Amino acid sequence: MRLSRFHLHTTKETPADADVVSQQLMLRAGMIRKLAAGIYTWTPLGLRVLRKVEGIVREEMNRAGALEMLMPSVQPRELWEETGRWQKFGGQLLKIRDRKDAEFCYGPTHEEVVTDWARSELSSYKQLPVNVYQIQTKFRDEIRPRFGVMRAREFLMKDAYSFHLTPECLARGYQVMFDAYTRIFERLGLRFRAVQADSGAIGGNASQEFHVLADSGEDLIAYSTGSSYAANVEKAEAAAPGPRPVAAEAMARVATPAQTTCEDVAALLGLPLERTVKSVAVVGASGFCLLLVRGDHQVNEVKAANLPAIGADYRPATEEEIVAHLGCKPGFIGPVSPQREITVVADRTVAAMADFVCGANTEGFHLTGVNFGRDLPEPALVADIRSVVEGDLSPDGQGTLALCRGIEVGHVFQLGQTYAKSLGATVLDENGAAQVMYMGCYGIGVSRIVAAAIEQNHDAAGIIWPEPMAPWQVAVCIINPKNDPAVAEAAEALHGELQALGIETVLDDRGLRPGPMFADIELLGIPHRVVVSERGLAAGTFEYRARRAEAAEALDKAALLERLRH
RNA sequence: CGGGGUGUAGCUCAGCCUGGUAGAGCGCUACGUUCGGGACGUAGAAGUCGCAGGUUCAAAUCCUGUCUCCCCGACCA
Repeated sequence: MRLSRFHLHTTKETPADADVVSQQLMLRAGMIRKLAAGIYTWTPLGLRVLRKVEGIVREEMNRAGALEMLMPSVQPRELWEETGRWQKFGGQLLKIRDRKDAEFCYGPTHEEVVTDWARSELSSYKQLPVNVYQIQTKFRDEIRPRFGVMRAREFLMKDAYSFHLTPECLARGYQVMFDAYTRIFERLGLRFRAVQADSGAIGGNASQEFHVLADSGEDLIAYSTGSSYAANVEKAEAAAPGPRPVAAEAMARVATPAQTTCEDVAALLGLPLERTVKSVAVVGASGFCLLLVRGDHQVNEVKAANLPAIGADYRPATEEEIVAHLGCKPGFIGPVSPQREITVVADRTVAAMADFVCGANTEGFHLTGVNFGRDLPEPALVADIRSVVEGDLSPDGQGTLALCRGIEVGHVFQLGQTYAKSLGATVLDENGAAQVMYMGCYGIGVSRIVAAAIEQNHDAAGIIWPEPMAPWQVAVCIINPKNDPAVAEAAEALHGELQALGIETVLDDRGLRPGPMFADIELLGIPHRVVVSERGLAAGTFEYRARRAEAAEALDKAALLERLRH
C-alpha cells in the first residue's frame, strides 16, 4: 500500500472532547470519526484494525466448531414480548416504527432471534449440540455514551449461542468457548485475564468475563497472588473469617459529638478501623434492613442485590425512614436497640467480630464493646455482602487478593433454559419426548477490543499496536527522494519485496519532511519502521527501528529481512 | 433522568460581560526557498456565529424557546 494513495488524516491537536487515551489517539490517527453521541464512522485506517480483530475472532470461532451466520439487526416487537424483554430491557432498547406503524427494535443482543431460529430449525437431539455466531453491529441506547468506541451506543460485537440437550453438554460447550476465547486474546497479543463474573440480569449459572488489563479500565478485578483465582470485584469473595472470639469487654456508651464516620470514631477512640462496624440502611424485599460491614469495608451492591431478603430493586433508606426505624439520624445509627423491628444482615466478617464499635442510635454517641448474642440478637442473616479489599485471603486459601483494573472485552455465560423455555425451543430426545434446550451465550466486544488494546499499549508518541492488530506490520519511509532518484527506487523495491514475502507493508511516499512523517508513523503505531535514505544507500544499509525500541539500527538487507520475518 | 457546561472557518479556540464592517493558530490551495524529528516567505480559498422567535436604528453579543454535543452520578460487550 502506498500512503500517498491511502486516505490518512492525522492531527497534532488532541480533540477537545476526548477524555480517554484510546479515543484521543484513535481520533488523532484518524481511525474513527464521530457522527453523533456514541456513534462513529470507521475510516479506512480504523477498519483495517477492526478487521484484524474480527479475523482472529472468526478464525478461532470456526476452529472451535462454531458456525457463522448473520441475523437481522432490526427485530420485531412481538418476539421481544415473548421473553418479556420489550419492557424489561428498559431504555437501552432502541425502539423504532416502520411505515405501517409496526414496532421494532434495533438489536442490542440476539437471544430472541437466535432462539426463534432454533425453535423452528432444530427438532432432534441429533442436531445438537450446535453453536452459531455472528459478527454484527449492535445498538444499545446507553444513558451516557462515553470513552469513544469503548462505550459507544453502536458497536461491533461477536455473539455466539450454543444449544444443548443436557446441562452436561452445555458445560462442555461452555468450556470449548472459554478455551477459544483464551486463544483469541492470546493471539491478539493482549495482556488479559479471565475472571469469574456475576451473571447479572441475563440470568444463568456459570459466567466468566475476559478483561484486558489496563489502568484506565472501568472494572475492578481481584486476583490471587498465589493461585489462579480471579473474579470481578462485583463477585470476588475472600476466604471466610475464623470463629468469633469470646467477648471480653462490657458494652459502653461513648460521646462522639461530631464523629459520623467509622474513620473519625476510630481515630477519636484510638482504635483500629477494623474494630468498628458500619451500618448501611436500605429498603429492600423484606423492608427496612440494616447492612453491617466492618468499618474498613464497603457494601457490595451486587452481592446485596443477590440476597433474596434484599432483592435487585433495593435502594438506600431515606433519612425519614432511618429516623422512624432507628430513632436517630444517619451518622450514629447501629443495630443495637432499634425503635422498630428491622432486619439485620451482617457480613461474615462482622458476624465473626467481638467487642466492636457501632452507632448508638442516639445522636452524638457510639457504643463500644458490643457483642452479638449479648447486647443484641444474632443477626437475622449472615452473608458475604462486602467487596474484597487488597490483602484479603484468597477463597481457595492460596495467596492473598490483589486488585487491578480491566476492560471487559468478552463474556461467556451458561444461560440454561431461560430463553428456550419462554420461546418454547424444544427438541425430541431419543425417547421421542420434547425437551427444552439448554443454551449458552458468548460475546466479544470487537470494536471495544481496538480501544482496549490502545489503552493497554501506547506512549507519548501514539499507539503501539500488538502486531496481530496493526494496520500494517512495516512502514517503509522515503527520505529526500528528490536528491537522488535511487532512494525512491530502493524503497519501492523493498516495499515490493516485503509484500511478496507476505509482510503487510505500507510505503510512505507522501514526500513529507522526516519530522512529520516519523510522527505520523509513530502515532499510527506501526510495529516496524524502515527508513530508506541517500545516506543508507551509500552505506548499503537500511535504518530499522521497532516501535518500542529506544533507537534505530543500521542493517543490511539480509539482516533486515531476517528481522522482519522473525 | 438529575446536576454543570458547550455550540463562531475542516480542527483547536478568542470575540459575548460593556450591541456598531467576524478574528487567530493549525490545516487546505498556488508559487518559491527549504529537506534526517511536526521549516519559511508571498499570495489565496474558506464561517447565513446550532436553530427559531423576540428586543433594538443595529444582535455572534441582550431576552425567550428549542436542539446538539460534552462533563459528574445509577445500566453494560
